Amino acid sequence: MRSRLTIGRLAEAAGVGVETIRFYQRRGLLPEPARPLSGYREYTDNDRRRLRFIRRAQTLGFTLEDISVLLKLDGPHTCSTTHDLALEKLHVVSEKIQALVAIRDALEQMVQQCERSHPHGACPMIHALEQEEARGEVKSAGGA
Amino acid sequence: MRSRLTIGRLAEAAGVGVETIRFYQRRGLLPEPARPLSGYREYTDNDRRRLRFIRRAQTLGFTLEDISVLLKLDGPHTCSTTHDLALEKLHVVSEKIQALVAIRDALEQMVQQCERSHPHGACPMIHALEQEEARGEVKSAGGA
DNA sequence: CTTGACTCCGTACTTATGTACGGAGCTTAC
DNA sequence: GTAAGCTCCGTACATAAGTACGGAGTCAAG
Repeated sequence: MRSRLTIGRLAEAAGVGVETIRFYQRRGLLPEPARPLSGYREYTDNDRRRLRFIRRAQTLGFTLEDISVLLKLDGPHTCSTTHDLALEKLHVVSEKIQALVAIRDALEQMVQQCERSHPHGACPMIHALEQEEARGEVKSAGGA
Repeated sequence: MRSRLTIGRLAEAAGVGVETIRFYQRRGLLPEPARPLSGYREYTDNDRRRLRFIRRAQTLGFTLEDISVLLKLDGPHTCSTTHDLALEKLHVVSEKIQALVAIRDALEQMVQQCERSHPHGACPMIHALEQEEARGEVKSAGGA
């Protein structure tokens, strides 16, 4: 059988370093794979999918610890536990979305401010960020 | 003169630790303040504004290094670089939002599925993230 | 079978962002 | 004026997430 899925190939496929995979293994994010012949790790498609999941979740702002929890949600477990964990994550994710939307809006405003010409002095973006609060904390006064 | 703006008061006002301010100083994010009487740092309103800027920029996803750059850009010149940086961050944040919304929806579905009877299978969220790419990378094929 | 590439392992180092420590010297409220 | 509480400093530690090292064993192509 040619081209077993060695650690190097898996790393290559996922765009990470070999050491990273060993690191994830130590952290329990990837299972200890089979080591049939000589002690060389031999991975499966399942490992490949799992690694892809890890990387994608990371780009979404999940920590490795988070991801560890998420991975435990997978599979035919007792659904009540799964349900509770999922619900908890749902809250976390929703909050993250809210925070990011606020950030996005602030950034949009800043970009626009920079795009209108500014009379003379300093960059408006910096000075917008120096203001007391406002901007996203709609606090009753001030329309639209 | 009562109540000079000492490091402790500045820290308190900004909701950070005293050590954090000293740290920012070492990093060059805050200027070395005057030390008139006894070597105690004495801050100004300007420092307060700058510190506020730093903290706000951090919540927008800028690193201290980014912020350092931004601060150097302040003044009557290149707003364009600042603008570009903000725009870049804007893209990153928007993508994160998209991805998180997808996850949130998946989580909601999963929770609902768990609340109805659960057939058997694995977590839909995890499997969504294991997919090759797609989901936000509208690649010509596929409607809606 | 040789040779170069790959893999093994544990440990140590890196970067980013702070926090904590500890023993001095100030300052301020009483 | 005294005691509590701030502030000084440099250094060390913390955490997350890797990255690098180095010497030895293994695999695969010619």
